[in-house]
Amino acid sequence: MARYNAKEAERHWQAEWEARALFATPGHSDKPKCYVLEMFPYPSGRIHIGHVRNYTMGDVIARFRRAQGYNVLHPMGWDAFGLPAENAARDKGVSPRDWTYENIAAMREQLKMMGLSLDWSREFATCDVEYYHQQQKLFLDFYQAGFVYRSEADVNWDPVDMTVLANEQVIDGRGWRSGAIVERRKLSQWFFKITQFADELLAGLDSLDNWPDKVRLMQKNWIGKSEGLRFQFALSNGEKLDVFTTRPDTLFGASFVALSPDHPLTQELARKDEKLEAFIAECRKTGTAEAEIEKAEKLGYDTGITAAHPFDDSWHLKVMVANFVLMGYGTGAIFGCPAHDQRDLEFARKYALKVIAVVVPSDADPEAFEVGTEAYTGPGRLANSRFLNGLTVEEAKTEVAMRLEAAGIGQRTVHYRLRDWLVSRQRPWGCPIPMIHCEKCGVVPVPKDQLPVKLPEAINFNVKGNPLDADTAWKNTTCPTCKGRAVRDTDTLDTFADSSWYFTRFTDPAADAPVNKAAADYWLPVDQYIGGIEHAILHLLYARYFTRAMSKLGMVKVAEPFAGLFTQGMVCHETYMDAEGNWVSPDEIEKRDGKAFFRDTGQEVKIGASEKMSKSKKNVVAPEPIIAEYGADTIRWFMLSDTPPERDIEWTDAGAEGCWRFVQRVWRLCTEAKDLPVPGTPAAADDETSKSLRQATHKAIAAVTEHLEHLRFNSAVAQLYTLANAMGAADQANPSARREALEALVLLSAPMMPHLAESCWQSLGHTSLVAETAWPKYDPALTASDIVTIAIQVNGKRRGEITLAKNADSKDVEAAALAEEGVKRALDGKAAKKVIVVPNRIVNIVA
RNA sequence: GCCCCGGUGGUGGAAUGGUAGACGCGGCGGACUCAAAAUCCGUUGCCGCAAGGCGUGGGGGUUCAAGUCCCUCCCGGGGCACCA
Repeated sequence: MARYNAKEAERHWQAEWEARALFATPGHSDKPKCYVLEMFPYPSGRIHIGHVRNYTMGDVIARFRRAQGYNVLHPMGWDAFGLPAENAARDKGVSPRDWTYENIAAMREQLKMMGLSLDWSREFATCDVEYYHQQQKLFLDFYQAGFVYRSEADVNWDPVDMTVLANEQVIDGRGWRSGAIVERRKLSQWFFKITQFADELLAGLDSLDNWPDKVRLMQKNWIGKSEGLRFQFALSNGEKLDVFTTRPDTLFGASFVALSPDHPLTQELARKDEKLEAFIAECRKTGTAEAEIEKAEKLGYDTGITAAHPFDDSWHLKVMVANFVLMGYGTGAIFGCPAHDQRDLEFARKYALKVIAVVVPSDADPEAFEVGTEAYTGPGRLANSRFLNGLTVEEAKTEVAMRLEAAGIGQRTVHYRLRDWLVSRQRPWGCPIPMIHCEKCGVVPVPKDQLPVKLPEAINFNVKGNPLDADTAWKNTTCPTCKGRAVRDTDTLDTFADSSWYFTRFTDPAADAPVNKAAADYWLPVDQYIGGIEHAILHLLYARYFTRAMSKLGMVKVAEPFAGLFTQGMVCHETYMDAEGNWVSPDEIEKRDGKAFFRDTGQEVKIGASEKMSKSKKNVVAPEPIIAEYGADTIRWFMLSDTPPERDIEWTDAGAEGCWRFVQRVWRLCTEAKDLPVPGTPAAADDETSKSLRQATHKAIAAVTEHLEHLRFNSAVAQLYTLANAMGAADQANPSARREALEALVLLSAPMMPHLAESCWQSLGHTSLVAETAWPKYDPALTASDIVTIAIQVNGKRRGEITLAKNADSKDVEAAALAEEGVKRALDGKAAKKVIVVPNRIVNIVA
């Protein structure tokens, strides 16, 4: 029998699917809808193996749901603006547009080779004029609604990418992409007012039941809500000072007030105080890197000013400048309560300030309780706190807040760690911000009928700074209001804006407004979104924000874009290193007896840990040669086998060969099957072998369905192996049972190996396509056998097993258990004190 | 430091509190073959000839019964971080 020719078959079926337009999704249908989406790729030019894993998972869900009778939307597009195109343009002298579209063309072909059931009719790239045209409209809608503002602010400047970054895009003080140490600069920039929805974005997380807890937690921490009290100190220089605290209950434990080095009052004082100026400079030397902060000593500077305690005018607290107080959080000023805050405690010990314990844990003696080197932050009752004494922490917080509010110097407030989203980028390959700057009229939005603001045809990279800024012909324009001379905003939007609403655009990519509401309301939310964990905060938070903002503007009905989220693990590979310590590519080596050697020289190579594939470690395996050798189904099957989808998977050649063997095995089972009845023939009477094969078939249908519902692809795969094994062992079964088993095997494996399934289906005599065939149903009567094996334990240790009819009477089970040889031996004549019978499962005898 | 998530054979990993190790990879033995590839069959947690004993990171606990629940410690991974 001929081996399965994957290459030929895959080409054939892909053409067949396309000819029948099977995956082009109708806008309307009586079927329930299901929107399946994988995070769209950046068009780098080649798909990598991580894409293969991501898109395979999405495709399995899409095909599975389609077979189950859903109207499935499964689109694909390109996140096509961004720096790599600019770098290529600069290095190779090509246009970023041509470079990007060529890459898209190449990657589209590669994706098509994978046999993904995508609706290519909805494809678009974010650099398409049509897409960014709609995005510019959206920006103006946001602007009109007051969701966008311009502000002069300290910004994060990435000196390598030559652009500003949003807070989320600075990781450990470095640019998320370039890794360069970020500098602070003052610039006038556009912001999305994401903090406006901070509370909603936080509360919305609770409704996202089908998101990983981990991602919800990360977003919660990122939003960083803290409830507290903002209140005023009267200072000895006559000024007022606002501070924020989450612990107003500890106000009587205050022993100092501290200002950030960047606080306006500090700056003002420094103008007349050289030593303070020197101190501020000293503070700035401490970097933002994690390690530095950890080692950094608490430093303070006494301003000589004092602050009056809000509950006692005669109580004066020193006002210090302290290096650990951040201007970016709260008001940039705090009151220090050393007994109940670790940082304040370290500071107080260093500058010999008082440490007064005002919260006493319930198990401690209020008279004797003292704080040593560790601040006490737990619950307890107030002490040394006048009118608060005896109250709990919560009661005291309320009491202080109420009194200060009544006195008109305090207010309960909520603070968020989340900052507004800075979206201006000084880059030429992005969506131009549709704004005009006029000397007379100020900032004027481009009228919608003058959109799109198109990027220039040619971008000249031989200039300093932003090429759009240097392109005077592009930049100079007339003011829409006064018709006088004006200039365009030369910044482009952060590319994260492009990916914040593309999933909505897919619901009708040809709409002449950003959103076709009917289409969006039909399809949204995305039922299953799949992508990498690296987007847990940035992309997913921005997309949630956009959806919420669009929802406020009545463009979409939903507030949350992604009902279900799945974050898949990375693809890893072993690393290899030669004797000189250079990384060695897997292509250069061969393995024997668990050791690795250079293919050329035979010299041994050291095998290192399996790590995320990366160019620098040379442990990259490209998908195309694998598809060329084994076909798409094999690599798809590998990606789903063995490892749970959320974990990192290790690529191994041996594993890939194993998958290839299975492809051939399924093919052989289907093509070598003899004397099968024609499709649709009623079942024959079954003998024992046939019956047990039928049971295996129906168990597999039930189990695979259940596993796929829960995205447990690896377990679904295992069930299919089990069914194939049962097939192999049952060639004595009657033809109708064998046909039933084979058809189930083919249909159940079709979402994972769609081409192979079509070939097998055809060879089983069908003229329809699997892609048009309904998901098989199981007969509950056949998923369980009527004979059960029951284990017998004596004192919790397994001593034997008995085989009985299902649902046998407990008395009979007990009797059979006590009569079992191993059990008798273990009891050694002793009487059973107690016998626990768990029906159809286990018997435990307590002796 | 704080917060998550993990730790199961040689290996990737299964396991509603109820027979630990499904299924895959690898190994071993065999069949077919002049031979090899491919394929098929058997076997494979550890110790032991066997009977049996021991086994899910360590220690303790709850339970008739614990990989699973509770406490505690160790190790690995991830996130956050002078956030007041």
